[in-house]
Amino acid sequence: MTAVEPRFDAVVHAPPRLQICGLLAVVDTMEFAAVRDAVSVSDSVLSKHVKQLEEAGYVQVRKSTIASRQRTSLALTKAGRAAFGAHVAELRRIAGL
Amino acid sequence: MTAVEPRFDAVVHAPPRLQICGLLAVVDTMEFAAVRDAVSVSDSVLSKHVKQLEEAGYVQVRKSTIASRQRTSLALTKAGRAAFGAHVAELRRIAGL
DNA sequence: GCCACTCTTTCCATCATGGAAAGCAGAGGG
DNA sequence: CCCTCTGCTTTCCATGATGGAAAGAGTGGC
Repeated sequence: MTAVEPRFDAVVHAPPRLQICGLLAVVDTMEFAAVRDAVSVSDSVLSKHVKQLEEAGYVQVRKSTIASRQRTSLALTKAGRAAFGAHVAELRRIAGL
Repeated sequence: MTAVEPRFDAVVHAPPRLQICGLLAVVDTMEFAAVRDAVSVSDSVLSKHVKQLEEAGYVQVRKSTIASRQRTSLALTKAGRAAFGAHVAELRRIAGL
């Protein structure tokens, strides 16, 4: 009775993306700038990683204009949450926990 | 009071090497062929990854001739065990556990 | 000397990744 | 209406990682 089926996911495994997913798994929604700062990467790099996560169907990108400021918020999709959970389960399996 | 200081380690993080370390962390010593089969990689690929782990000082390679057969056994060094533990701690931190 | 068994190393092509810089769209100021 | 600023996005480019195939090397057996 495994809670989640362990499954290695290369898209999630890459360091920057693993961090991004880890953050989003906890907060549900986070702004682009906040993630960029938390992960310590440049705008371009974050943008590219987010794009990969988005194309994998793991992250949803919502753009809105609030107080005349552009704001991009990120959130894990249901699939993203599942993939992250499965990947973490796999890491746990590998780590022997 | 952290048991182990979380520390991301790129050498350990790469999928094949993470598996190798995970195996060795549990069994202490394992033969080349057994690791190769467990990780499902070719001889050349395993050899190259082991070499990287060895150069990082994480794995000790011992060659012996037993029953007229060459046998290479692998084991984590103390540093390897520490690096693996620290990396796993970091993964746990990222995963929010 | 020749062969088999076990890794090792070389060669090669591909892919991932990051940094810098140019590009773009929307909002506000002049 | 043009210019600028903000906030990402995309392009360009160089580097490093990685895997597969094949050749190579060391050791013992025949």
